[in-house]
Amino acid sequence: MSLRHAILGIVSARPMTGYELIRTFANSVAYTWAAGQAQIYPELHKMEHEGFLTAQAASRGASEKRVYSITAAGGEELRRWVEATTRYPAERDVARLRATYLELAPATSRTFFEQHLAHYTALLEKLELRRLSVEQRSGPLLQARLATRPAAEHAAIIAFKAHGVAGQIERTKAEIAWAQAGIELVDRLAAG
Amino acid sequence: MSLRHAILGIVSARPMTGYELIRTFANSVAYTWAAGQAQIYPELHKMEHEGFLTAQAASRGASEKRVYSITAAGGEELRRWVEATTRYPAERDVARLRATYLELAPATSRTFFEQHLAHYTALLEKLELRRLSVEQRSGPLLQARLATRPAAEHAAIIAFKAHGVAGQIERTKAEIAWAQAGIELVDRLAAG
DNA sequence: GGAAGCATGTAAAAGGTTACATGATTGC
DNA sequence: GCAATCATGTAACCTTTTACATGCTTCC
Repeated sequence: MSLRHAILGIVSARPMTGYELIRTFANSVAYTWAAGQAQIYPELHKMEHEGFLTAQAASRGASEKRVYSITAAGGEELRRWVEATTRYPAERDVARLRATYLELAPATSRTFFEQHLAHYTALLEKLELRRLSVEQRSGPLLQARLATRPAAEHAAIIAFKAHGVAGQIERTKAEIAWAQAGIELVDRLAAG
Repeated sequence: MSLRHAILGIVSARPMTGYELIRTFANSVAYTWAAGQAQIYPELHKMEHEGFLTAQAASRGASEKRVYSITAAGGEELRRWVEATTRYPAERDVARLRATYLELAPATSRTFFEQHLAHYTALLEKLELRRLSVEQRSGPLLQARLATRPAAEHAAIIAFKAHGVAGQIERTKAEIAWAQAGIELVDRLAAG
């Protein structure tokens, strides 16, 4: 149940609407914890109901929008969750499972690794940009977060976020290397 | 929906009972596609109903057990799935999400990385054993699989399975390196 | 006037986890 | 006789995905 903690983490930087939150999930957070709008709106309601968020109605022409802020209880819950022990989820890796049975598909085995390579190459590019934006402290959400915290904490905030992205980058590079080695393997097997 | 393909992959090596399948999921397959018994038994019934598996009742003293075999349609479905394009699932990484907010938990941030290290070190050990067992073609299930396929295919079967495990090992090593760098980071921040 | 983006939701289905529940067999 | 292992299942719940649904606002 980390969706709510991902939400708390974002809203702890600054108050925002559900829509803004959804866009944030589609961008920066997407590489760590993906969530779609069908999950986010109901969760916001639940979290408001449980006292982790408060919503203020803001006018938007004729209609209204709801701006969510984190409450003291919400901040407490986020901290409690960060301090708790990680429960590592069971491994579930479709690509690797398919790769295990690639002898059944000699015609498409090379394509499999080419697509794996393409997928993670594209991801790597986005992650490198993200790393830059964290290290340079550009990115409006990070700036908003820093503005709420004392300057003495800034180094740690940046360091942990950059370290997180760095970990994703290394994992992604491992996938790229695996795909490249896979292509070589397929060619070697084809050569006989 | 890869559970059924994981099942088809295992049963394609040799017929077995649900219980044996569950044990296989708890061991070798666990690192690629985890599944518990509450998922497996109902899925077996569904797959039998849909014609991907057939069950023969075998006696077991007073009671009976059901031995599942893969059908032609099941083999075809497995091949079709291996040939199909991978749909990469959305990223969802609890540990990395927590790491992002570690500035909120200065007291436990070192422990977080220590546990990450311990978790992946233990996993690495199991994966290294698994790699050995694949490369040496020990492991009764792999031997059963090889026995069903012509000798000319054996090299490819072993190569793809070993390559899969090698990929998991590299990913795991990346996590270990990340945890070690995290510990150093925490110590550096604490030293000021 | 129309397109892009802002904004908020729901319903149904699929997939996965946790806990409960039962009984036979094998080996000590 | 008892413990471990073999063997099979169900129920409730939680999480996630896919698809549907609606309407306002801003900019061109």
